[in-house]
Amino acid sequence: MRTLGITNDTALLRRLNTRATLHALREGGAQTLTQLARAAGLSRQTAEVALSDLTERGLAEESAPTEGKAGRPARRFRFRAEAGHVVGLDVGPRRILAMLADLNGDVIEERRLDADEHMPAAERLALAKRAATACVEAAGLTRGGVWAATVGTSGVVDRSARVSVSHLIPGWTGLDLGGQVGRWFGCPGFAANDANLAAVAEHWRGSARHVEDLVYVLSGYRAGHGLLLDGRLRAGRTGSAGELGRLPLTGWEDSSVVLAKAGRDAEEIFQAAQAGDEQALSVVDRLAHGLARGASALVLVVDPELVVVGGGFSRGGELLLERMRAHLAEMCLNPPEVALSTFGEESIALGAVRMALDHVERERLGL
Amino acid sequence: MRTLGITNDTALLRRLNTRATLHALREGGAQTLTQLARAAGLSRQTAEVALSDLTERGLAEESAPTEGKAGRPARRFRFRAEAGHVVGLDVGPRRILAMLADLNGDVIEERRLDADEHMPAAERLALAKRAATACVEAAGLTRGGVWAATVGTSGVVDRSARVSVSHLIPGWTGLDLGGQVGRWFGCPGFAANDANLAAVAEHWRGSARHVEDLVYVLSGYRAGHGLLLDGRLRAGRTGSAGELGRLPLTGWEDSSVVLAKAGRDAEEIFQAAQAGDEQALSVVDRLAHGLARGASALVLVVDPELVVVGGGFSRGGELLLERMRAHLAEMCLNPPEVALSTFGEESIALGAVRMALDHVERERLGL
DNA sequence: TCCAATTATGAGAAGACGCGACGTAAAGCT
DNA sequence: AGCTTTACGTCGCGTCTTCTCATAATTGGA
Repeated sequence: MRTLGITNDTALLRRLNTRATLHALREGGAQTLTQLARAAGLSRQTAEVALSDLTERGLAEESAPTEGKAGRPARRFRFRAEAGHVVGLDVGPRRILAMLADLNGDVIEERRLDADEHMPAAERLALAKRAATACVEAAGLTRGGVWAATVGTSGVVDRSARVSVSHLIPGWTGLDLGGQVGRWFGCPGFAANDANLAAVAEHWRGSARHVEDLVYVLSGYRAGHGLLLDGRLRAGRTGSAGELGRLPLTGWEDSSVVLAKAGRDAEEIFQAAQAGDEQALSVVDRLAHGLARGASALVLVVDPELVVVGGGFSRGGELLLERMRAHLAEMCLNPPEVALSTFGEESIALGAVRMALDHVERERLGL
Repeated sequence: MRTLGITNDTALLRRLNTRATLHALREGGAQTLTQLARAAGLSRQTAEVALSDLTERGLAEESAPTEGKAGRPARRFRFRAEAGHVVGLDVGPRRILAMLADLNGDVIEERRLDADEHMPAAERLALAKRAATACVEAAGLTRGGVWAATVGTSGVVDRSARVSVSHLIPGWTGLDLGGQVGRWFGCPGFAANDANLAAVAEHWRGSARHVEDLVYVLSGYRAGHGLLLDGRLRAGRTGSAGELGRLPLTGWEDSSVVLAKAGRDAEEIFQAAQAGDEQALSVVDRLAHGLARGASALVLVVDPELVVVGGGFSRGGELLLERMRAHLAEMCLNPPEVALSTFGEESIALGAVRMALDHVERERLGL
């Protein structure tokens, strides 16, 4: 059987109940035993046993008791989110963003560094390391304080966290990114494609919170598609799911071509369009058409609930979205909803944090 | 928590162990207590308790004891696959195939009926019912003997088992197929798209057994794509995943057009090609190109491990496959493997059987 | 034919876990 | 100070699994 690991004795029951208690504790903030027990669907005694186990492992602690109510004050417990931390990195062609988050996924440190698109791989890696260690040091963590780290980057990242193809970053192809960051902090290291991580972030806390199947469109200088089905990342066998580069779609005009023809950069275009400039509006429409063309391939294949648009062009806002909706409606029988990214440029690092947390929750918290 | 239902007491443990025992019993055929216990990872006593429970529910029974070995002969137990049955139907434009299978998924009855593509919906349904009931009666089942039924058909089938679009079958659109077959046998009824069910069948017992991510290409008069990721069907929000009808791919030549141009039907073409006919070979190549074009959209989006080719053109055999491999290699960075369908025309009904079994295993066996 | 070896069965004891119940502790309120 | 309210702590019960050991049933060889 799959569901039950190796043993089947009452120890399993205990693990399950501890897990339920931890879950309740994490969701509900500081809580009394009774509240916790009810939330976890257990008796008070059982919850107490589980809590003492969690306390021993450093994952729970007693906090200030309740006050102001009649009756004996209840002890309160809280999840020790500061018991461990994870690092999430976005290493792009032009910029690097490092985040340090606690076990709740709350970002407590953040460092941004500019990079040059022609910068050699070793230098870029050193920069990334600097950003990440700066976060870790600022938080005053000792070695072993980082439990997992994930890097998001542009290009195809395979299952072993190695970059198999990267057109935008020189020297990146063949790099074992996951292994690298893992060594920096002596912890498990992971790597994934940027658009995929952005999709993860939006599903975690962004526009796609209420949805289980979504397509993320990373637009702008970095382009790509992220795919989440059943709430889980679908990177494919080689990690190249959503890489449509070779798909011969008619009328698929690259955004860089559109912008080159217009002779203005995206920022200007969107501003002018907002102001009602007819020509700019037509450029926005063409950009939207290009994004919709690419997205339509994914939409027709997986029929998702939602398309989230992020990346540079998400600055185009509702204007761009409206045009994309119109184009998608023409391209698909059952066009999905279309929404703007909540986190914009931060979504990649945030998705990296989430992926690192996934590992921690699975392996160290036993969730 | 998700994993644990409502209760968390030792009853859960019991259910889990019964499940493990049932699983071991079903996998290994007739077995002794000791073998069963080891396979399930339990003690002999626990396995015995679980078995008595299963026996009460009619799912297990004692069979002839072991013989020929030294020592006290061990009692042997077997899974009572005949305790329940499921119906799988393929209702196509031109033919109807009904299967009756036991709880092992072994097909014990089968009926094939020809249909006319212009036949009205009511008549087609009556025909399907006749085929299915013939199977049930031939097996001597009483009412209540069918635990679940599934229909596969061409067109888009939504989550409520209703046909939302069907171009090939008149009067089909809007039909509540799942509800219909459920009423025939007084059991839960399901419906799904034919290509999707074919994918399920190939993954269950066919060419895709060893694979968890696959794309199925249904070729010929009925065309379509089936998608399985992580071993699970992906039909999408509205059930239209894989319906690429509107995708404007350049150089996507419909097979009917190719055949019309050639002026011969598929069967002739493949035979001539086998014999080395140059012109036929070129037609096969064009057919392969068309199939690869469509498949490439799915392959680029989900990056599967395997593409299975079924339906009418799978008669083209290795010849067609070889051409498809070549074309896919040009279209995709990481072309997946390509294999022929194992079950051919039977795969749809077989997939329907599997889907009905999925329900039975989940709801009635508690697996 | 009888005996040893082999293998499975059946019953009983021990350990672990979760839960209900009951008495007790600690606060607010009158 | 006494009552009410709410939570804590402990005890005992029932259930589940596993370990152990005596017993039963068969085969193969002396």
